[in-house]
Amino acid sequence: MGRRNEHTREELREIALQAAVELITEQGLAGLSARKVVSRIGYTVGSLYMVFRNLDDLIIQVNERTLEMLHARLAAAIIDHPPPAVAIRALAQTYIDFALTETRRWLAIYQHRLPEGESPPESFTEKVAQLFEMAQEQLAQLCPWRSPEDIALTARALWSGIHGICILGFDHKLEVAGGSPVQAVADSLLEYYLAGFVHPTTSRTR
Amino acid sequence: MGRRNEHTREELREIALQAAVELITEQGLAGLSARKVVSRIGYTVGSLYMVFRNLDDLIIQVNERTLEMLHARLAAAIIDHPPPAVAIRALAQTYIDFALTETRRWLAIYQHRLPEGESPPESFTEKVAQLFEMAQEQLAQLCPWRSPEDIALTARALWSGIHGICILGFDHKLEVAGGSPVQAVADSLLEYYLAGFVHPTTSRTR
DNA sequence: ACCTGAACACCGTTCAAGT
DNA sequence: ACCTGAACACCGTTCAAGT
Repeated sequence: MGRRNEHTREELREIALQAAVELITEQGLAGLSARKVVSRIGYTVGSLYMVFRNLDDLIIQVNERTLEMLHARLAAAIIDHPPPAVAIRALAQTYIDFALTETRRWLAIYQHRLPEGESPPESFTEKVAQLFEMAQEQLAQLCPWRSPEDIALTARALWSGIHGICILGFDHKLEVAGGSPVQAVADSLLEYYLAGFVHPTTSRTR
Repeated sequence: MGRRNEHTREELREIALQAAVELITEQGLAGLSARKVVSRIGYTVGSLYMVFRNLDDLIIQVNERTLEMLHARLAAAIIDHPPPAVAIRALAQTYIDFALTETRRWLAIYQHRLPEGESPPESFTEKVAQLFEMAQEQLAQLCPWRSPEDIALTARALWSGIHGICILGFDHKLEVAGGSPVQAVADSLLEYYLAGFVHPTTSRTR
């Protein structure tokens, strides 16, 4: 047995990743297993460990591809360089649309947890950082007088906010009488937060 | 075999839940298994299914207890009826502290996912709704002139925001040069969002 | 009625053995 | 060198059998 050599290592890696994406898209991260992946590509379990360190490694690589997809969508949403206040809303809207249409792939990014103590590879955190930077650029343009620290904080607050809304919205924890709650809640966050950010009032709220 | 009757059904349920809480506290949700729970209380696997429908049922009951804990902490934080702007910040701070100290129990609430199509029991969603209501009460006091719909939306936006910050913060996705990012990001969200909410400007941000 | 423990259908991971 | 498939140590869930 062995030595079929129908695919190079790189090809094997590629078709395994594609099969994993399909499984996640169809059944969610919980529907993924090493045995299911290899059975889809006509190999046996052992082969998977020739090209991936373990299942976590494979999942992380799938998630990196999802992050790339998301990044491309976000970039496309502001390709025509709208004014920053418009761009920020476009980014938020695109993130929400992505979460709503690519739900299972998007969810997999957050559902997957490494064993305690392990950290994702640099290539993964790199891609996450790139997403934050897109928001930071627009915020910096919107409020050039603010410090980089303030911009960084604001990007993270807004991003976390939109993300939290998508997560709780998916879990149906935002239901409120009538209408799509995710959209309305996100609009509320953006409107009030940006108003406070752009036009700080001298009178405090307490 | 069988018929030991050392515990009533209710006692068995109770010690199983306690063992499950211990396991989650020590090892996280991923470290929980039916066999580990029963081995801690001196029973065998089958017995677990006398008192729980399945593992999901047990986990949901553990999570409901965690929600009760959180509710109690939040209520204690505003027991002396501070002015609403102070109360809102106290609630957010208490939520963050809970996530930071009871990390694994808090995480388990969001990590656990029912099979697609299944919904959590009413008793669970009830408890989540009660948490939102605490925020809504304070926001209504802060801005009595606003519509209940607006208040509901705002409570969800703020709650999701704080929650998103805790989730991304735990995943180390908020790291920024120096200091505890979760705290600073949350402060940013609260300050600007509340400023925009309380003092809406006539000039739009776009 | 209560509880066991074997059975079933799954997991992830490893590795000797075959080509 | 590549790949298999059995083996190991786990899962959740069911249920006949024992007391």
